[in-house]
Amino acid sequence: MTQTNEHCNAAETLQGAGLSQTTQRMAVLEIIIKADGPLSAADILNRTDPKQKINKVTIYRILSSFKERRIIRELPTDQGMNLYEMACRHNPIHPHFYCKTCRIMSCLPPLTLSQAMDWFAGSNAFRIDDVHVNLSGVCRRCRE
Amino acid sequence: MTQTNEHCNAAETLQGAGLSQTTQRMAVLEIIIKADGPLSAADILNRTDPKQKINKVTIYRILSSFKERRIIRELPTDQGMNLYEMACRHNPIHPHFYCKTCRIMSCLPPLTLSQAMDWFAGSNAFRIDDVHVNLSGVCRRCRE
DNA sequence: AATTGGTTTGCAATTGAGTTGCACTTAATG
DNA sequence: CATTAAGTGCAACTCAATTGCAAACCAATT
Repeated sequence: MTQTNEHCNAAETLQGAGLSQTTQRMAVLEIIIKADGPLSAADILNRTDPKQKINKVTIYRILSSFKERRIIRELPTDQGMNLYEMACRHNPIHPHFYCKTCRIMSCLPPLTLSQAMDWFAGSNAFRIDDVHVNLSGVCRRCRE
Repeated sequence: MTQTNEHCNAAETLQGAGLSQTTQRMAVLEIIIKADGPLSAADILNRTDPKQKINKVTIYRILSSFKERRIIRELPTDQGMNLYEMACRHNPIHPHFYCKTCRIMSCLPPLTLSQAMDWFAGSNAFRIDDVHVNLSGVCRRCRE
């Protein structure tokens, strides 16, 4: 499964989120929109125009503001880094598969967990070693 | 939901995994067994006997060998660190809830994802901001 | 056009989780 | 006990991510 973000427009997305259209924000957002899977901050840096290299701090700050405004989703890995993907209406929440060897994270169909597990049990596309399901937010005690 | 590891025995677990029963491995495993939720490496270090502080490198190496032998599961967070929980038969794979404010990860009932979402929609125990589902292992291309 | 003030960016330095190399110590076995 | 491989501690290091601060940019006035 590849991401289906072709419909997302960088300029409109920024405007809709109330963010000004700076060169750097546009560049980062377009890289994420064009990606065929979740990217790390380093991946994004590598894909920026070499003639106008964006500082890595700027990339982290842009990712942070995009995440805050729910333009993108942040996907933690057990390799000590986060990956990012579009969170637009064309790309609903879905499971991912992370290959420990090539370190590429691929998107899976937006099935329920049980459906996904059944599907995988019947396929031999991947060897599944770990399953992580994590919800995050604020617990009742912290909301009071 | 609290972990139900009371039935796990540290010495037996190590023996079953073919690991020798060193003081440090026993201490780390007992801390994880007694925990009421996933712990970070730092959490474990803090809970070791102050009179026999275990080196942090040792803790990382122990966690790594436990993970490799599937004694524990590793749970990535978006805070740049991993948490660990027992992977024994008394503690099957289940979803987690991570509170971004108090930074405590709690275990949820081992429902399917869709059941869990329905359950949460009807409760007001947590405010859910993010849902992550991640499978990891080795993809077909890397297996060849 | 120049001024102002807030936002954004770049750079250098820092933090903190996790790792590595190597010497020392310990546990399992004979 | 004695041997030896396995395990541990310490110091130094790696690398993703963050912080502080100064410079650059941008929009909206005078």
